[in-house]
Amino acid sequence: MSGEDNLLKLVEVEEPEEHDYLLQEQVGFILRKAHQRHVSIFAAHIGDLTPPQFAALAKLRDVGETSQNQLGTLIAMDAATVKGVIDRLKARGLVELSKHEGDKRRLLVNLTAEGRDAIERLIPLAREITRETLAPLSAKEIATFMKLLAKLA
Amino acid sequence: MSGEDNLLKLVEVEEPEEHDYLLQEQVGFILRKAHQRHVSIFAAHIGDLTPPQFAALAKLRDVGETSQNQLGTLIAMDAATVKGVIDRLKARGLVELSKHEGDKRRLLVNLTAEGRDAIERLIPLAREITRETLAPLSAKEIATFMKLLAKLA
DNA sequence: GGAAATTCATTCGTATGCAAATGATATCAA
DNA sequence: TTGATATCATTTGCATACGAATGAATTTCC
Repeated sequence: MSGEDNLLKLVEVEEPEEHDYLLQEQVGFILRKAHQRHVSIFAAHIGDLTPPQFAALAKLRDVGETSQNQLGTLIAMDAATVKGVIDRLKARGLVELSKHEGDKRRLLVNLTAEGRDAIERLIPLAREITRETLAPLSAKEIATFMKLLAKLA
Repeated sequence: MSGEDNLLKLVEVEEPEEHDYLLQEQVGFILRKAHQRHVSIFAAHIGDLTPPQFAALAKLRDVGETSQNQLGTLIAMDAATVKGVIDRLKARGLVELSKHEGDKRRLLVNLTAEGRDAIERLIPLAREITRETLAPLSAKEIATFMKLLAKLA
């Protein structure tokens, strides 16, 4: 467990990491693929809402009325991005907008009754999506993975 | 430290997972954030090329000339998406296109001399990007994480 | 050999995602 | 108080990402 490893180390140390760069072994590439797979699983269960749209509704359910910018911060979305997401949810009657009294810059967002119904209805599906995404891992692996993934995010 | 906890457990066990759905603990959400962080690190090191563009060049370096579709498969990209990526690389003179003799459907893609120079020059930066993305983890954690992430992708 | 199915590439439409610029409003500080 | 800063939201431009439809060429299979 030690002699051979040390020998290898002595040899390899000569040329560190010259020509080999394998794209398919880089975190970024695999991270992108894992994300793709999740989005695909999401779409298979929840066809008429995207993950960002779902995130917005789910977070509004948690925190209630907030400003558009604040909501963006909570769901890790750029101001420009969150605007588009909220616009589409508004067009579908799932959220409603109002002006903040006292601060005329702020645009308040909240769930409509329909939006609240929708998110409550979708949450069980979201649990299943999480389950299916993590299905290749054992319970213990899931715990480990989530801990490490959280460190990276 | 124990009596109260046990009491709480006995109470909570009645309803398993009713109302609590925490977006910020779901794989999909954290996966998206981890991916965002990586793209940001990438942009900080390689400003004039996106991760998908880099992936296309890196893979062409590995496999040499291939069809556009085949390249898309190798770097996990939709036919429509890969077209846009290749178009932009071509506009910058990093790849060149040619017709496949024998199969008139296929569009062959290859690195130009300039493209080859670029990817060779960028690979050291890419190694640094990988390193920085994984910096929050120890060496042992990295090994574990990569193994589990690969299972999910 | 020829119809049916498959593959390759393109195009269109929609939805993130982010940088940068802009305008309106609020806050801070001299 | 007012001038500098900061915050909130919007807009524009560019780059993925993917479903669906289309057309051209190839392969399959009876």
